[in-house]
Amino acid sequence: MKPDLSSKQLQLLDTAELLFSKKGFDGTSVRDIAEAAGINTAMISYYFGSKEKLMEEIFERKSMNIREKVDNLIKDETMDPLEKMYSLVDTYIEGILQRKRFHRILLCEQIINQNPHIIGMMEKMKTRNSECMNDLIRLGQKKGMFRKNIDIPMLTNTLVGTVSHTLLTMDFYKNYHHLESMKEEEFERLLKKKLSVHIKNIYKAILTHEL
Amino acid sequence: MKPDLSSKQLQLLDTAELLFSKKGFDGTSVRDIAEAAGINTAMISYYFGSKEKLMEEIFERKSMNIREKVDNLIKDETMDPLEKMYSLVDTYIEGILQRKRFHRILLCEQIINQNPHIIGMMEKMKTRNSECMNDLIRLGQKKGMFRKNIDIPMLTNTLVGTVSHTLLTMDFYKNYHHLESMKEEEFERLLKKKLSVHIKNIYKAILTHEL
Amino acid sequence: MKPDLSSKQLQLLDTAELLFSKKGFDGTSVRDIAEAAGINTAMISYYFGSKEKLMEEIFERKSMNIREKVDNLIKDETMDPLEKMYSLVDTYIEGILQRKRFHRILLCEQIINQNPHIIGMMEKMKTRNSECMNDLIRLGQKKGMFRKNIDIPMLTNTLVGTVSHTLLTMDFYKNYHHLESMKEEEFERLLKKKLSVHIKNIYKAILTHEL
Amino acid sequence: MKPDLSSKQLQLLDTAELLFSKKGFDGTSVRDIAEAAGINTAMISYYFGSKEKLMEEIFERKSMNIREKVDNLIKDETMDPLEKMYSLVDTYIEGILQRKRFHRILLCEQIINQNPHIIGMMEKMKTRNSECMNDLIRLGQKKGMFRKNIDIPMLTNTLVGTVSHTLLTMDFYKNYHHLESMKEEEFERLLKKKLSVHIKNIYKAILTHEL
DNA sequence: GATGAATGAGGGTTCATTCAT
DNA sequence: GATGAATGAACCCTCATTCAT
Repeated sequence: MKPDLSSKQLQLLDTAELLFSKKGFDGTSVRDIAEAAGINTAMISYYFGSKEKLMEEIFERKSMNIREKVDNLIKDETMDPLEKMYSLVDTYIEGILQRKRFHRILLCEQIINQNPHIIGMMEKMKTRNSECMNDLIRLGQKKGMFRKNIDIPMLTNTLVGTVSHTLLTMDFYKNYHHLESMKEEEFERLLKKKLSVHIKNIYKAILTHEL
Repeated sequence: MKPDLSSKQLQLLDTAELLFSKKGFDGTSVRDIAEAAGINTAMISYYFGSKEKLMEEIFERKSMNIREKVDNLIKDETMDPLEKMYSLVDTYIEGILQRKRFHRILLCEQIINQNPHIIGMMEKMKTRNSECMNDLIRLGQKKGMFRKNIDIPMLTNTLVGTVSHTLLTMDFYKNYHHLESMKEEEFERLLKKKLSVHIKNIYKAILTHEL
Repeated sequence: MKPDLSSKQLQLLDTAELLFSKKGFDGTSVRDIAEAAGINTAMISYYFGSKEKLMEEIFERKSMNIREKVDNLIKDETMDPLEKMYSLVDTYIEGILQRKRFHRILLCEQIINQNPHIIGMMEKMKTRNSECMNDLIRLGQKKGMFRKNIDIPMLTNTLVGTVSHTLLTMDFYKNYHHLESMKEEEFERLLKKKLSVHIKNIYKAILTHEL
Repeated sequence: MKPDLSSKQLQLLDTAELLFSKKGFDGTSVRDIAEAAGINTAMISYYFGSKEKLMEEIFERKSMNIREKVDNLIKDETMDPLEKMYSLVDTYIEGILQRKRFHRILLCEQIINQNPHIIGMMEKMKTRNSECMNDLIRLGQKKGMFRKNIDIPMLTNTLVGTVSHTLLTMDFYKNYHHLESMKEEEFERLLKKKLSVHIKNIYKAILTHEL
């Protein structure tokens, strides 16, 4: 494991994540980051080696891993497969909305992918998450509760895509429902709830025989 | 209307769109664009005024407008509301996949939005598309075919989000289904078909009373 | 003699003179001039050969030549030497204030002199004017009206320097005497009168034995 | 007060002042300055922020302030008003000739004034110097030694204008008096003496009742 | 370990001029 | 004769990084 980072380094990571999420990697200069963090510009190269490695460190620390969660779900004998899938859906929604800034960066980097190390991490993440989804759906199919012939990646795309696009259009959504005065926190809870119900409805419809 | 652009200008726009979609706006230098297009660096400022205005011109020309399409759908008396919605879904899928490069740029710019002119265009587009979706769903509700209490923006998020995320993970999808040898064109047709069926299923489930 | 210039060329010269006098030669681009004159940018090179030659043409046309005036003064038998000198002083004041824009350019170019052709013209002008001044003063000395041992260049410096510096600080002078409401034309007449009296007083004091 | 500048920064300022005085602000590129100073081009922005701010720094450091000098003159009880004025004249001559390069820049910038900060500094300087001149002349008038009805700005114009124009035509003056072989230093001493006598004569004539 | 100074490369843009028509 | 298109050079400035301390 990596050595623990100092508080200064952590603050630097946080500041960088914020700026990258607002202005993109190329649109953010190390000067911007250093100034916003109140430290010397040279520290970024000094602490992380380079601007690129700083980004990698952010990915290293913020990438979501659902493997353990899914393993526990599979072992769990108190929930039926649909309930397990619902739980995974909530985990995704929760995970993305809690890492809003990082997820915005991730969205950009999936397009502007130049750094091989980061490409690798994203590839690995996709594969891992895909396997998890597979495992959970195969389980439901084995138990006869889920339909056969499910296009699993497409189903994942709807989950991640809906949450991502909601993340991109949050402000619009807020205005649409005239919730401008609602507090940020409360709005986010509302959003989670709405997303949760919405996507679970979709999953139930697609996965079970009731379609 | 704007004066028509020369073929050189059009080629420049195309080259820029390609590079922006691969490396992002900030990651692409005017020298990159000029070299790739085989023209003089100064031509970009000469033709478009600035790198930013070049980007704006791309937005101006590639932004999708579904208003007319939706108006025609509403007037059409041969289709029922669900069929009309299906048609709109296909229009979206078609529209996004036909403008893959622009849509990737759009995704990034929704996050890294610094240019007020482009922010404005995106805002207007969201509003317009939202209105279109509204009109079509209200119609179905009036005819008693669609449920009340539909969170329309959320439904749009699923449509656009699913297509967008499919666009971002196309290669992964190809590998997952072992379609590496399939020709690009054919694969894209397949993707469109899959997306179409998948999203229509979702829309049917969410919109109609059969849920 | 040079061939006469077309009205377009003359307008171009005038526009250029105005801009050069406000922003300097290097601070004025051919685009600036062409736009201000409402003609095509390429015309400047086309008409004059280059931006430098355009400047030379301005010098060619606006440089003040007092030779003829002085010759007539010398021949004149109705004025005494001091009156003649007074007349020359007025000619200078008149000449500079009537060519305000050109004289401002001239002041700059005496410092930032890179163009050999223009340096040559300025040198010739200084020599010629100096000879004129000499001729007139020698005349007064011969007639016993002017003192010997007059530092003629220094006297010229006071004449030209005072008028030039007044030109540079016109606005300040206007404010100082609270003449902000005075019309431009009237103010200029006032300025000429003040300068005339002031410098004639100085010349009388320096030239004649009354000191 | 500003933090003291390093010797490199001072050398840069000096080099810049030299080049600006020979080729003007717009005619001098930051590359020119950096090369002449033997430093990296980026250092100019690094040290001063921009080429414009470098110019402002030169103005900040070289602008002449005669306030203190004049205050001391006013308090002095050993000199009569004319002697005080003579002293001020010498201070001006000395100040300008010692800052030959800066004064040439100043002359240009009074015409080509685009930078608001520098315009402000020049305006302030004019006002301050005008007040000083006022104070000293009022004193002489109060003591009955100077005439009433003196156009003070015009008198200042003669002082500054004569010195400035002498500065612009130094070389011509040298040739006129056949002093080509004279050493630079000695010539300058001569010039100062000539200017001093010349302008004092003028001031005496204009200020006192002997006219 | 930490930092201000300094760097070479490259950023977008504007320049005066020339070319093809 | 006159012009819009096009050019290569140069503009000032910012970049991420390294160096000396």
